Amino acid sequence: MSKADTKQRKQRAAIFKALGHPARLQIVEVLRAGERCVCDLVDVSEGGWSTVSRHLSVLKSAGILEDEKRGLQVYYKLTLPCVGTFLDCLSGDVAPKTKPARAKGCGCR
Amino acid sequence: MSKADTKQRKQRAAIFKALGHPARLQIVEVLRAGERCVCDLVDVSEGGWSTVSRHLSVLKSAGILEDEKRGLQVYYKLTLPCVGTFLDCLSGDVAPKTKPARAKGCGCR
DNA sequence: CTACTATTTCGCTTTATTGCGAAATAGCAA
DNA sequence: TTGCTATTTCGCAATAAAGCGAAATAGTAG
Repeated sequence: MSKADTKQRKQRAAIFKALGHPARLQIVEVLRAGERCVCDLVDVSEGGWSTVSRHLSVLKSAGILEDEKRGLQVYYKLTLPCVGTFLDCLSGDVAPKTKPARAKGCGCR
Repeated sequence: MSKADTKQRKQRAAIFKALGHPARLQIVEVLRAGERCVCDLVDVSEGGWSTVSRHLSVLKSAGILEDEKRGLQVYYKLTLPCVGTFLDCLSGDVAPKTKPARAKGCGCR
């Protein structure tokens, strides 16, 4: 296991860690539909401005989001298409509430 | 946003959180090749037995791994195929060190 | 039963993460 | 300039996660 592997693993772990919080996951879900300004995300989320802003910076520094300032507002958007795919994949992998799940398959193997 | 959504999001966040640690990510990478007993994983990992065991229990309770006892040993294996797919997908999405990455595409959109 | 091996659980200290309000910053308008 | 809006940063208290050794548990062998 080279040092490069270790570094890459750390970088990837940061991606997962960033997604490992319900509020941030929700933000990502919203952004799948397209970019949003921070104000929109604050409306959707539970916490206040400072909290949402911090979540966004975590997601951004993990490389999951990108921001762009336009006038007074800052817009965020997803940069890792894989994330959306993975979420869809989980919907097939993780049981739909009561059934054995594996039944439908997620087409992602 | 229903309460069910919130619950599902929390569950998924737990999956991400579990993967959000280099040692656990490494364990998952090893298990992609097939099941392994704890002793093998301890060899591969940095920490001691108790640390590895705790990591395994985190991954298991997130639903990422499954364990099975055989004789004196406990074997763990991956239960979420999506995870492997996602890791491959990231290899395409996240820059191969110096290039703009998006160039090759990961075929996972 | 006793001894031994593989693994987990417990208790603890150290180190992150979270969420919040207050203050700082940046762009726009008057 | 002054003031207003959108957003980020700071400092702090509360909570959670990490790593470790010691003790507990479970299965096997003798």
